[in-house]
Amino acid sequence: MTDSSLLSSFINPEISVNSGQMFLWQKLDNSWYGIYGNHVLKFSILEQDKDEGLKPNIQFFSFPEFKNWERHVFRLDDDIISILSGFSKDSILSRAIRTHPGLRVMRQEPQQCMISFACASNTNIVMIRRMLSTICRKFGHRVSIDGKEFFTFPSADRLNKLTNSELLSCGVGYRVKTIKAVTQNIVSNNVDIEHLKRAKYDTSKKELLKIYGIGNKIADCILLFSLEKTEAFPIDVWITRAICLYYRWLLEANKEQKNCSEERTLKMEEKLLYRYKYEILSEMMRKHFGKYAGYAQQYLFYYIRQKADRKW
DNA sequence: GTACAGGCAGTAT
DNA sequence: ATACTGCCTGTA
Repeated sequence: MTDSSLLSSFINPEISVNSGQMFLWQKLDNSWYGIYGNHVLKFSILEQDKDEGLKPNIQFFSFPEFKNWERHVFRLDDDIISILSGFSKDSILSRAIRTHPGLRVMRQEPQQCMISFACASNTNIVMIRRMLSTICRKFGHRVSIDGKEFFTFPSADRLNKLTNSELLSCGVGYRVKTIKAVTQNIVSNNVDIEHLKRAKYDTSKKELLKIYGIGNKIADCILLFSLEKTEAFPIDVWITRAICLYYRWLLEANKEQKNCSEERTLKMEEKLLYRYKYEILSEMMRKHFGKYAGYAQQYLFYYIRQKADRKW
């Protein structure tokens, strides 16, 4: 299969982008544009008349040139068919996959990813997008494509040199401390991205947790989206809700649970679960879903948000 | 005005 | 170990 036909069969960019994993992508005039560090990426899906009917023709573009970026960013090196069929015994997940075919985990530029999730605590997707696009507009490079204006993501070095009030003007609030901690760690080589990619999940996670403002959830997002840890399973309030609704039996099977047996309201259950140690829940889910648990997490997240009728 | 939104660190028990 | 609290900012 060619990359292009793989893409059209298995990737629905709208779902991936809307799942909140890609903050700086947008659709303009039937093309998708995204910021990957200092690159602007673009792809367009054109319906093309062929002998045997309509066959989608996908075109990719990047500036500055980033050869075969789609293979890297859409993780075409992953065998998506075998990953998804590995989940077939799980009925909830199978339903989530059936309802939202085309959701994929996408690779992000690591520095951008770390800084993006440094902005992600105690806020929502709309706000995160606003913070990040303001940071780009103020401190990134302007690129003009198709008569449209884009701004690249500033380097850690550039961000590290900004004053606190310059960062505050992007609406990041108290997260300025976390952003600075991240850029500081990157600039001083205290955090070595290539090392974090090579190292095992536990090792890399421990490294990330040393950074001020980076806790369990944010570390797992960074590991999953930019450090090649497909087993990372970030747990936020939505995933907690999903575990509570669909995977309580796992907890009971794990025998750790003594509080959840009686009748309780959903809210009370969530609070109980929330108190659960993050590591216990996360490890339980990683064991259940295996090496590609992160894919499962994305489907579950999108599924439950969709059911809750959240708009983006 | 109040509650809440994809968490985290600091402090007190 | 576990519970509680404050935090920037914007929206409903």
